[in-house]
Amino acid sequence: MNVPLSATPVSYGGVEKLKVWYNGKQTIVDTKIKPYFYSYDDLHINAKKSTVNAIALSTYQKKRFFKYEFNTRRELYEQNRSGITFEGSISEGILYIIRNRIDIPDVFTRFPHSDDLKFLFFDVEQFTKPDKMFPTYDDRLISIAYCTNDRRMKTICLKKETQTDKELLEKFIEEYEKINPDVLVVYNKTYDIPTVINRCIANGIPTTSFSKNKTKPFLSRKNVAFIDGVVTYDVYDSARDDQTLTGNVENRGLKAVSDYFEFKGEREPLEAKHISEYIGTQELIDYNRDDVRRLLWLFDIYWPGIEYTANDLKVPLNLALDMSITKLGLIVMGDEYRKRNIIADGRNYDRYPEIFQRKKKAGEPNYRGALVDIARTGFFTPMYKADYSSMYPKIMSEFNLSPDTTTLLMFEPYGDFKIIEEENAFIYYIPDSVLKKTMVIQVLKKPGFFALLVKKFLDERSEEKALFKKTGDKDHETKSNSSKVKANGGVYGNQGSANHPYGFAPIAVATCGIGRECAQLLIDILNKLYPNCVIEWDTDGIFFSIDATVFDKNIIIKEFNKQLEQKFGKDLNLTIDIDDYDAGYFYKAKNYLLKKGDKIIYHGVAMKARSKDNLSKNLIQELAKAKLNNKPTLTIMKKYKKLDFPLKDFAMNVTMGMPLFQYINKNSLAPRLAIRAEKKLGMKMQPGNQYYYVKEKDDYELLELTSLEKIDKQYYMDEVIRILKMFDTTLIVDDIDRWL
DNA sequence: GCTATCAGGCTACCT
DNA sequence: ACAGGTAGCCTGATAGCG
Repeated sequence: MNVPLSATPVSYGGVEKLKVWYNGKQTIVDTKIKPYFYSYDDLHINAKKSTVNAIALSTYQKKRFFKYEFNTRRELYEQNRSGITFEGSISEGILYIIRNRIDIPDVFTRFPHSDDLKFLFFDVEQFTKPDKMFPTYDDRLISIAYCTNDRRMKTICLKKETQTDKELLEKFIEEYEKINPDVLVVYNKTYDIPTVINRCIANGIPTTSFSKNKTKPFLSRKNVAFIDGVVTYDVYDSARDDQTLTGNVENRGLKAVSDYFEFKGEREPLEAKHISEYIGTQELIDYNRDDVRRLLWLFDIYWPGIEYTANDLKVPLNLALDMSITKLGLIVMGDEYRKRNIIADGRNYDRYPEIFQRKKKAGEPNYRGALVDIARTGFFTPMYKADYSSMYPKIMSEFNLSPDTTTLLMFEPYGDFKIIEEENAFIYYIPDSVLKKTMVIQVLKKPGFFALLVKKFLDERSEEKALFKKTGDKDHETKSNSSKVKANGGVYGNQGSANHPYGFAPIAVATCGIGRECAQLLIDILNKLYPNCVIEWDTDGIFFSIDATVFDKNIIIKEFNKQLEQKFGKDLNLTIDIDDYDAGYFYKAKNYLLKKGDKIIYHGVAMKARSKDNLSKNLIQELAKAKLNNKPTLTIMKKYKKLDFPLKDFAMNVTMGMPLFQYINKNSLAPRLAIRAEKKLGMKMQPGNQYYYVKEKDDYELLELTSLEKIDKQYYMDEVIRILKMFDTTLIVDDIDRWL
């Protein structure tokens, strides 16, 4: 790599420095970048003060700023509460790393981890008490499968009768020290690593061996381990963020995702409930090893992207592993602002109070987004989907939207979309149904730097994509994905963010507004070519159904290109793709089924029903299959008449989304179940916890605390009826009384 | 005291 | 801590009824 393994800010001798790990060594670096913020005002605070002349992002005019520098992040933090300072947040916490990276672009390439990275891939199995759903840190480990770069699989496991995992852990640490890994690779870092550490602590085994400098690993409140000199790659993070899996996998678990990528295992994974029965057997070892093979399989798919990002963005690996849209935006846009001597004088929230500080109800949006609706419901065959490729970033680049070209001139009464061309600018009138006003946005004709940047990323994307198609070389695929993310998330994605210092709201408003016009244009073209053909649309994609014999892709694209130029008064590089499906079943906006070959793709919360009980999910899937294959549904209905299913089929689940204190409504299901699980089952309460529960006659109850007799059958029967109605609105409903 | 309706909170989805 | 948009479930408040 051209970058270090990790870098973290440390206060060292009263000065903020960076602790940098590369090639197995630690070094403390003083980059001379002090934590700082800017202000318009001459503040009388304890800091090094200087004046800076720069372009203010809010007006794009030259302005004099005061710059205040502090010895430590803490000192800055204590002074940075006033709301009249700028860019201070980039010096706080871990973002100080990014402050360094923006101000000194090659700060990290001076410390390249040039040695080969040493990986430790592992997966642990743990005993679960017979009456419990999940193990706790009191339960012994029964098997650890692992390997390093040579991929020779090893396993350490307990004999059935052995009640202590002390020896197992000591052996694992011995192996760990031999490997001396740089990167721990796991699937779900909040389980395996904290479990190993906590089991060591429970056994009185020192945990200092895990780090490269004999310091103890630190477990964060979110149960993530920080180990000096070592970074963690949680492959689950990559799978969770992978858009291409949406609609194609049942869940983001190791098995579902590796199956999707055609992993050929030696065996079907063992079900969790059987793990404890197999202690000390070859079955358990094989199962444990197979999971590590699945882990390696997915690692090979996702790792190149991580390492590429680190090198490409010139950031340490630990930052590439923890990249978010916000941070990506800071880096990608920060580079542009630095080159142009621009200071972000406030967040979007501060610079555009008319958009972000309006009186509105909780949860209401700040401005109007995409066009989403459904025109017709039911079964259609065949099915087509026309969609814009990279619609939002392309609008940004094609319409030249950028902080140096785009100005929110004024608001007018809510009216119609229109464009007025002047000598040096286009004026866009964008009606916004959320703001209930028309926003008048001026865009200069001189090239804007963000528009050029997005164009550069999009061009790279299509070049690399074409090269990948031609050569099959995965490096091109990696680069193509990276460019797409930089255009989509890095630049466009942050423009509408209230809290991002570099976001520029008029770009987001204009992009969405023009996007709505583009979607409507395509809807109108399709409905005009094939009357009443459009079924459902969401943002940039439009489903329509017509007879295959009249479908003509070329006619659609020709008409689209013609009308696009007419509407916007210039030649635009906006393109559409058209996909086809055998059939579709459309229920509500964003909720539908698609059939392609023998595969059914489920879309939307009503169809996926992930949080619902198994009997509902099974019923949905059976009806979906029948509907899309034009098969009768009566026999399916009969199966659900008596609700004669085992207890676990009645269990629903909900995830605790935030810490307890943040719940305004403490009576909502998640906090209620969390409180109960802590009280009755001793489960540690934390966000991300999933609770399985059923409906009893009077209330909801945790699965562990109920029995089949207590189930509220009427509740589940109502659910069955709701699903039956979802799939048919006439026949079944008329029949229901007789059927019941 | 019962039922219907509505708003708000929350989670799970989609682009 | 990228954004907005839709759907569905739940609770508690309120209105209408008798």
